[in-house]
Amino acid sequence: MSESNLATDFLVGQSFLHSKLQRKVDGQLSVHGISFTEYQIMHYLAKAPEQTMRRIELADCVGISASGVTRLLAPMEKNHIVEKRSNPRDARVSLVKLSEPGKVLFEDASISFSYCAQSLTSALSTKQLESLIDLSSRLIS
Amino acid sequence: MSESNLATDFLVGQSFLHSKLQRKVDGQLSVHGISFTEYQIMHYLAKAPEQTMRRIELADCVGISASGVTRLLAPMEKNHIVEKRSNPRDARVSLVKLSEPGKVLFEDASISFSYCAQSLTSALSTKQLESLIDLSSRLIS
DNA sequence: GATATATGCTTTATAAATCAAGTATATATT
DNA sequence: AATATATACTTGATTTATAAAGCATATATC
Repeated sequence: MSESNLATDFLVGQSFLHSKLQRKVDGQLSVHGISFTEYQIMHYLAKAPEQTMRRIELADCVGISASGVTRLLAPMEKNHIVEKRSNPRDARVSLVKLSEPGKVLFEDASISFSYCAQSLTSALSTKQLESLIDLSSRLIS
Repeated sequence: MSESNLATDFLVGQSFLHSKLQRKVDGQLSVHGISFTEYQIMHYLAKAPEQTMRRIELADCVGISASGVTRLLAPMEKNHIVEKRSNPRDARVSLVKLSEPGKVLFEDASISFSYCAQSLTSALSTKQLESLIDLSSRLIS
């Protein structure tokens, strides 16, 4: 018989929680015509200097592969949400910049996202939420 | 300019954490020829009475759709890891049971999984991990 | 300076999950 | 009892991500 195990239960529970959160967030963002993944792209770009990042950096932040970024950004470029820029110092890299219409879309979607996030975390006090964020962040090696 | 927001940061961070954990776990389980999703299926079945559950129940636990369960279980049935059982009281439902070879595979994989889980959570004390689990569990509505 | 290796990105082929529609059975309503 | 609605699952078409291979460019080593 397999004995109970705290770390195992955490991992399984974490995955369960993620799927629930993912579904709710995707549902809320669908009114803006974007997925959670696309929102995250814009989130990281918006915070970056010049609203510009390298594609591989973006892949790492969002947790998708390099080819995933290519696939995901293609329609976003077509819709002028992001722009492709080249790096004069290194011809291999292509930079991604959040465009002006991209910023507008992001600000709009952020209202829905923030509302959704607050509703999902409403069971916790500010202190508890801070504690949860702190504990979670220590798991990233 | 968009202002900082605790709940938003939590959701984005949660997604980042999940992708990191998912990758590490999948890597560890690949030596057993199974994915994290398949491990979760076995995990819930192993805990269930008679090691048997309804497919829709399984879908909800693992966080995939009903059709996802059908697709995922097909090869597992073929490999005799799970068995299909009918419910005499309701001909609509088909029950899934973890087979004897399935249990063996699960016990084997659990060693890797548990090791992986402990390594991923090693930055936290038992108390901190318990606190993290407790806080996370309150987010499930 | 030539060669080997590493990095950044894209493309092809494939896997994994979804949605929408369909089938079968059960339950509620009249 | 007949009809409508709900539930449990499966199947076909599509989406979304990946891994592996390829191409271009950069960096290190001899």
